[in-house]
Amino acid sequence: MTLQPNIVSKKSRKGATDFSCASCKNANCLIQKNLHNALNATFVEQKKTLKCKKGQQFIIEGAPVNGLFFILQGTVKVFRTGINGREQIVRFAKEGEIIGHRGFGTEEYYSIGAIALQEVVLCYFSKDDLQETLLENPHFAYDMILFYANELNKSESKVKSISQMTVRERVIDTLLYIHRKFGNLRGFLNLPLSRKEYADYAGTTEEQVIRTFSTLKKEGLISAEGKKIGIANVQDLKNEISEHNYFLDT
Amino acid sequence: MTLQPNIVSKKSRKGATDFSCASCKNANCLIQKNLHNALNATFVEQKKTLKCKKGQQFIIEGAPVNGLFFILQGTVKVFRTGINGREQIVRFAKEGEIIGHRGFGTEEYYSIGAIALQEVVLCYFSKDDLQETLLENPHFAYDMILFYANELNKSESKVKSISQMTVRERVIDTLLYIHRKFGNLRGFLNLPLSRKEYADYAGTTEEQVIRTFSTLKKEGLISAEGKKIGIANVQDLKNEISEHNYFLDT
DNA sequence: ATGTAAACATGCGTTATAGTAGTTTTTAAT
DNA sequence: ATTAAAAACTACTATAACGCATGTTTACAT
Repeated sequence: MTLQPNIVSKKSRKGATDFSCASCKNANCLIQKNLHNALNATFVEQKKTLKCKKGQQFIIEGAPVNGLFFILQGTVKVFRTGINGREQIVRFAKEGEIIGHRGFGTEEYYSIGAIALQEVVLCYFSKDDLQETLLENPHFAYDMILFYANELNKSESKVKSISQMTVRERVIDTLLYIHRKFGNLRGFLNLPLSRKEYADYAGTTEEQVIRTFSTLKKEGLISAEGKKIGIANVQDLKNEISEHNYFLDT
Repeated sequence: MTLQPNIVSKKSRKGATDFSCASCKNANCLIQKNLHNALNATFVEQKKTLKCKKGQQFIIEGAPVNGLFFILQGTVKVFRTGINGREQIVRFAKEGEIIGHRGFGTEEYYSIGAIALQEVVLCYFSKDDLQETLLENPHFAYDMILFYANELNKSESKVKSISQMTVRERVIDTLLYIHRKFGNLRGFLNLPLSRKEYADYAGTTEEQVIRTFSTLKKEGLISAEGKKIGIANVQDLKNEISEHNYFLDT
């Protein structure tokens, strides 16, 4: 069974916040990008908007796939559960991004779980509506292909990272990933994560992340006050892992 | 620079083997599947057919992406090069499968290399032809989306494997993967690989694979005469890693 | 303000994995 | 069939990463 978080509105209601695609600010959203592009008007009106509180899980591993989420606001962690309940965080997602696309089509059940890291607003499209629209809109479908190709590339790059990097390098890689994706706020990474979450993303243990942070602090490469992590000099960190990224854009 | 293996024919030539899509036997090929489906006839006639000898590299990491390959015959290993030239084998591919799709669209350069493991025949489609056809054929595009979603799922599953499994488990997982994909021939896995290649796929070292094989042999779980590896009882091996595959189809 | 749980931190013993070196076997070429 | 090269194997050593125990700090609810 899938959780059903609070449904805010099928369409935007009078007086309530406007969640319609037409007024959406997320320029990187694939729906938004294809709105002008003859995207069926009734399709975007079919969407449901949901709110999740911090910590709420809105996709459960193993539950039947019935649709796909787009993040309107907030951040989300996407993970797979391994042996002994050990989490492998697949990625951290922010506004405009798609969640649940892994199981699209072929898979009957979600292969990932998703939890809101902050208060999150989600746009939900049913599988059937989406399929119909994709078959009517080759441009939209093509955009989806590019999106998937990119995701696949990143995922396979991560296989190599986890396989070949040391723990220290993986932790640094994770710090740079968060910095790249969520940026800074007043000198600190703009996404508060626990050491455990860093570990689950980097494929190591909490203690190991703590140890590495301590070392990096002593070396002056980062500053850390609890969950507030500051990167002193991004280039210094990049240098440590540059040898692993021969063919990456950065 | 991309290697240019021997171009056999733009179209099939009189007297030569017929490599046309119309007579292709690969039912799992996405092109083949969509042939009936209004797939532009000139598109499939544009394809080039190439032959590669065993050991020949036909995609080089970092070379500009100019198109996409489909395997007509033979097997291929797809890999990324890491630090110290250490290889991470992304997958082993056989007839009907797509190679080079990771870099499609977004990426300017191939992020993977590909080497023929046996004599291989490839069908080559240019990026431009493919893009045009995808935009004209939503069904084909939709098939591609499903294909990518599936690949992504497998890749992210592998991130978890490498991150959470022990070396022994990863080696067993690799053996089962080869068995699943290439089957048996006279009691042995129908794809001869070196210990080094097993290691590069499993994310470990050659010695570690050798040690693990030795142990598995003593335990009667596999038989190994050089490159000929036989799995005594598939279920016994599956049992060892079953706990890691809660939400997988098998 | 106070108590309680969660998160963070550190030291230390243990284990899994990797690296080195030297030997044997297999493969493939002449 | 002979030989050279590559691959497979084994034992030993080194080390990175992990798990555990224990203490400290921080966050948050009452």
